[in-house]
Amino acid sequence: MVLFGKYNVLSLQHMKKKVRVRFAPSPTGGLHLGGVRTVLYNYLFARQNEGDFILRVEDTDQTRYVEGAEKYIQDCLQWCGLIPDESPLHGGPFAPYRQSERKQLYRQYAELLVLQGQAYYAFDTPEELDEMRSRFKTVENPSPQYNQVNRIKMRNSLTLGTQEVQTLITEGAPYVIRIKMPEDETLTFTDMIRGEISFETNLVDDKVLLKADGMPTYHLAVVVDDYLMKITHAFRGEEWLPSAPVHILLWQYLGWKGDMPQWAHLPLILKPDGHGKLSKRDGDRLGFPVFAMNWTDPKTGDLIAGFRELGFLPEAFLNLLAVLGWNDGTEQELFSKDELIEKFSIEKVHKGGAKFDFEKAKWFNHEWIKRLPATHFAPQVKELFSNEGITIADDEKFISVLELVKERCTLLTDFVQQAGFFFKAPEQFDIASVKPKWTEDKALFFDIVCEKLTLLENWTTQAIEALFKETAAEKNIKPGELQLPLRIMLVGGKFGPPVFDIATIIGKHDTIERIRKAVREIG
RNA sequence: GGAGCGUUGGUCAAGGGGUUAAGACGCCUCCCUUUCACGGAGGAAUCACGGGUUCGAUUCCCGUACGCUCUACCA
Repeated sequence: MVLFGKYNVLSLQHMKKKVRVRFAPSPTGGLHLGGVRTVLYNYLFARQNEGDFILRVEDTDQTRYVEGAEKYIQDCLQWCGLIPDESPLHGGPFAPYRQSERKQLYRQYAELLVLQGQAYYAFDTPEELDEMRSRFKTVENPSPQYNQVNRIKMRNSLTLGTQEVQTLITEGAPYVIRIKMPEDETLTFTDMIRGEISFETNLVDDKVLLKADGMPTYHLAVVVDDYLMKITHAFRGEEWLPSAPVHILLWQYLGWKGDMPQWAHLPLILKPDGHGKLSKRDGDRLGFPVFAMNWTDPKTGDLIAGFRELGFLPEAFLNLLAVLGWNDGTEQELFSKDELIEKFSIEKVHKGGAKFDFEKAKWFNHEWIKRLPATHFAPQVKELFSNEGITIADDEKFISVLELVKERCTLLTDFVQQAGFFFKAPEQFDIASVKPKWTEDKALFFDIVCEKLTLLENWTTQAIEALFKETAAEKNIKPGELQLPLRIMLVGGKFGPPVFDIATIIGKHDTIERIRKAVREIG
């Protein structure tokens, strides 16, 4: 099995390395909204401070390693524009980044802590731990911890004789190294968002630092790596707050207190219905994506939808994420990446979690489609078109059509319906909307219109409209009753820009052909 | 159960001892438009509860309730 390592993904050229932040997405597959937002806030902070930005993908749990997750995360962040395309994946000043290659490093520090009496060996098997938990379990205390009270009842280097410990180790008995939480101390630290936070050490348990397989837990790895990689700021999700005292203590024990990064614990993104952290399952259940890009779980084959494939613009995606839990104090809601770099401040990030609202997310996308020039997203729309079997021969026409219809498109995928008929005649007509009011007179009207159009030399919106209305007057039919049928003949349904504009763009030949075909079908 | 963190309309939120408590999404009505949108005008809807401090509390303090996270040899 390949170990999923840590990577120094980017070093921006302009950076002066005053500040170094790091982000560690979970490698268990996918990259959810909260993850991207954490990277975004890290990124903005780093850019503001001309700092370095280390992206580390961690996995200390080999059983959860997912093939392809590394590449996927890189792709997502590239799509979002948070890492440059040419960013090096390996190398950098803090190599090695692969966890397996750093294995001895972590052990060395764990052993040091044991030597200093701040950690200890524990030989308890998983079964013994289970047994302890069920033995001490009461109604008041449903989850007994391996802590100051219970550790004296367990098999560890605190309760066993030195000789016995030595024997067990030389015999190869599996063991872990646990931190020894001190008694009656108050651990305090300052969070950039929440201010001062404190914990009583008596209430924190003796977390495992080094696992029986020799790999570190997150607690050890994050402290050792942040120190060695000279991280100055660490932003992570609020779910890490309860384990912060362990990390603070480790920084102290290892003698690195002065180099400890500044912390910011970000609020969680919550489910729109009910409560709780937004999870990947919620996407399916509620009908919206929770990942940046499509993710196929290689183990189960399940596809989890992404914002990109659904038709979101990276600009909109970043924007909506940025303001979900942050606001600059003004009424502004639309921010470009550059504006965010200018205006973002970690202190103004909210303390409380925010429920995700997909309707608002779509609104952001709509706004970005409207404000960006069509050239910006034309390539992706073109791809969408070719998937639908529509090929674009004339790029200039394509761009102007996209420009014409973009205000009607909330998602990039909407362009297929809103603009497809400019390039390909509709295969089906919404006949039901025409038929009830269809008459012989109307059929005749369209025949005459076609004949007149054939002779029309000046193919402009005004000329077509004038011809259409004159003919209607001659036949004594209200133009209003004819416009909807004409629209349906040309586009297939009740949508699209003004109908005479459409006729102008699709041209004389196609206009006449579509009308004739539709008249035949209706009649 | 314990610990930590949180709580302004349905949602995102501004504000912060005296305000008609911004704005946005969504919803509703109207205008524009003989399609759908865009745009414009308007509407309904909010400071979790109880105490204190204060002339005055949505704002400060304390409780309570509720919610969330953690409580793994996962991160």
